[in-house]
Amino acid sequence: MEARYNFKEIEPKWQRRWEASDLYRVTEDDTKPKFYCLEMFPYPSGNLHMGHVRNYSIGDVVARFKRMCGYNVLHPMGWDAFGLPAENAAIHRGIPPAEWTWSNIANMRRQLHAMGISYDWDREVATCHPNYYRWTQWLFLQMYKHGLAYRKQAAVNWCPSCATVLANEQVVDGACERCHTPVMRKDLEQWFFRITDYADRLLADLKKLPGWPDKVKIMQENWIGRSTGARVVFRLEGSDAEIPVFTTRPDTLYGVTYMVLAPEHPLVEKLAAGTPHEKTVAEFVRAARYLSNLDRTATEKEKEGVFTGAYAINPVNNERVPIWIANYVLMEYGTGAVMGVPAHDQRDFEFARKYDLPVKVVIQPAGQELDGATMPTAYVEDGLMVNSGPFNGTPNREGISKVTEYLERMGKGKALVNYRLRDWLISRQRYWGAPIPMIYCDHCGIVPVPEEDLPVVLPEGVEFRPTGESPLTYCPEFVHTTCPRCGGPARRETDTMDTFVCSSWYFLRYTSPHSQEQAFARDKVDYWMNVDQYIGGVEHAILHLMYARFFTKALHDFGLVGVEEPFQNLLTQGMVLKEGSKMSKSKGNIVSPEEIIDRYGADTARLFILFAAPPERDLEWSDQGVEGCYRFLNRVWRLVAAYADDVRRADALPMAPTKPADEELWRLLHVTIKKVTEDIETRFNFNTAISAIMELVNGCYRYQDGISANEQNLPLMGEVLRKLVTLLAPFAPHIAEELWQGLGGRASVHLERWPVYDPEALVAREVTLVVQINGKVRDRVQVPAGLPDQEVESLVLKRDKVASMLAGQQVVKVIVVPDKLVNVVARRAS
RNA sequence: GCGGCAGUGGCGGAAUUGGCAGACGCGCUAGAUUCAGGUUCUAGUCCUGAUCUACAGGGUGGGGGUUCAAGUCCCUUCUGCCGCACCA
Repeated sequence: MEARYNFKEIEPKWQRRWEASDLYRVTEDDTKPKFYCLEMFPYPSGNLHMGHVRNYSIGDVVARFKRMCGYNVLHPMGWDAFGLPAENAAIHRGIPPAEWTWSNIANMRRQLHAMGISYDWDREVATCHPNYYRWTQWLFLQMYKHGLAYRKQAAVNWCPSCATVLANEQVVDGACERCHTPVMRKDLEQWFFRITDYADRLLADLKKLPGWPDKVKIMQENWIGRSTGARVVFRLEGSDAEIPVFTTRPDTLYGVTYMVLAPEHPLVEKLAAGTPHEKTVAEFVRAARYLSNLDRTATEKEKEGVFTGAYAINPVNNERVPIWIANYVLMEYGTGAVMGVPAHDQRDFEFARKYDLPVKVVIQPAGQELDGATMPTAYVEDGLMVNSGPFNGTPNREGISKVTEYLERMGKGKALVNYRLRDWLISRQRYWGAPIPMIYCDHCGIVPVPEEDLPVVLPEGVEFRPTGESPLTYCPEFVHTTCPRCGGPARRETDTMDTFVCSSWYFLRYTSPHSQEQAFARDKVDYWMNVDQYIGGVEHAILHLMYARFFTKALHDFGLVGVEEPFQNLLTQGMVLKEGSKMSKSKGNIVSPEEIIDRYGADTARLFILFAAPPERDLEWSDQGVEGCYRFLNRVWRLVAAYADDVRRADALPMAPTKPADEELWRLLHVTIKKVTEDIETRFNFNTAISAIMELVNGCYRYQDGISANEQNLPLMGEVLRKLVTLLAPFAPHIAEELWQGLGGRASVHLERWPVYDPEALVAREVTLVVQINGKVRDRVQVPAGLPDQEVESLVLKRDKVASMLAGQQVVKVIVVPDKLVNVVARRAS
């Protein structure tokens, strides 16, 4: 073996050999349990960043570990390759999006190779390849066929800066998530996926995911936002028009003293028409329309409203209630109309006090008399119903269902579950995405592209203009087509799909990536799904993970897949920080993975990023920490190099530990195997697994220093070093492979079985007991392991030191924690 | 405001089931090797005090409690980060 650790030579060498021998290629194999290990595929921005390095290093440890444990491991990689940056490159630098994307992919693929990640590259997919997006389009058609894709005109979020429509989910604090420009509203015909049909199942099935972090499940739960209540139909006074409202508190229906509509509510215009209020109402509506959601919904914003002059009739008591419009009511949620119960809702209360609307108490707490005129806040707790006609005296909790039933009998309402979740808007006025496979014919209307005509290929050489419309609009050879139904002239849909559509099914494509006949082969999906371990950033906790779950459920219902959830276990990794904040160009605190690999090697980079923090936590980048890991690998190298020749020759000799030092080393090895195995398998605590390996290395050096060379047990050392290298293999695969060969290994270390610890070897012959007196450590004593409590007690009490400290005191009791600790509880003798 | 997570040496972090707080690594100090530096090796490194070899006291954001024993459990409070936010 070389005396020096030369990563520059060994890393590329082993990458080439692994590749040449198809070491990581997999096929279905019923003789082994399968394991699908998946990391979120990257957007090909051009270069790997440290977040990628972290994500893929974690995934690679899991994949390699499971492989060594005897699993048939699917570990694929691909590219989430559609998206806006490619178009920006085209606009700003004149590079066609496809060319820009493919060259980025080539570079990042090279970087991933240089990291030595154990992917089955044969299964690589790119969402921008026609062989892939053809099936994205096909899946869109399945959605359409099953009524889950539909088109509607709607007020959509419009980012004036990006000149595009955004999904509700992509609006952050009322601003574009990408450029932070306040979002405006604009009406367009758009395609939607009916994800709301799955709201209840997406919510309920979170319970079937014990392997997901609670944090993510709670975020999804809040996002779906289920609330139960009732739809109550008010009538517009002097008209047949009905105004339905949604309420979670039908028990307070008798306490309604006003009603509020959203400014966009379709009735608003009619209500005030021809009344003295017309002008103020129109002005209020216009102001609200110009305000973005950010301003509309800011908490500090005062609730503001105007009276329309119209009245509604309360269905249960026929009371006239004034109809207002106000900025705090949202058209998108519920029915866009709210009943105002100021006595029992704090927000309504504030609004009523501001505009001098009556406050009518209908829930009375026990032993307390509320007065609507003087109460300082709304009463939102439970109580008995009062002023509520036939329901007087009913506990309000019961009242909820009783009032609802009453409304149902009268035909004036019904029980209803409402969700915050909205349908998924997938249309994008963009070029670089999967074209929506639809055709518009003047005779036949909306006609889906026949499946056999897929893919609808993105034309090349299009023009990019800074308008809100898709560049495809200016591409006549794309737009003009014939109607598949009547053969007449027709136009293609020029919008493309949200890239989240492409990434909602890629994990299925990996199971049969080359299929020309289908999106994925059912038998392969049945073999590989679910993903056993999914790993990625927590920033995808809501959107991507929700959409992928929705797709899986929909495809299940179409009979295309057997599973209802895609990801069995989820690990959300923390961010990589430098100087306490996220690495970014603007802060100038970026550390380039490629430079680190060039300087220290991939093994060092991987080891550091796994060692510096547990995966779920944020990780502070430290150049000195990297040095430390590099030093450690050098230390391992020197250790193995020192013994490699002797160990190879000593192979045949017996290795029974004889001397105490032998036993100690043997025991340390098995303690380490246990620790590393459990840390990887049950906790993903790679940092402590690595520190355990470091301790084993320290132990080997102790052994080497402690015993003269001719007394050292070389067969034992050989066994320890082989196991050490095997334990290191998932973390630092190149150096482990090289050292393995140095120790005489013939096949790849990555084909080795994961070491198993011997429980016998863990048992120490002697243990050090900590002796406490009244909870304070006072002494230590060496005793044989497994000594009975009684003997421990008498032995400890006889110790000089203990006896002297107990002088003049009375022993109250002695607590013995076997092989660990003794606590003598003593009191001053009375 | 609601929900979640976290707070431990100079730093990253460890302590998995209530049982020696600070593993492992970084940094720092001293010494050896080399001797130009670096590398490598050895010893030390939570704080305070001392008769500075294993002696005492204190210590996990603050306060209180349970327990023989608390970083860990309970109550309370402060700070930071993340998510959601007028949801009827």
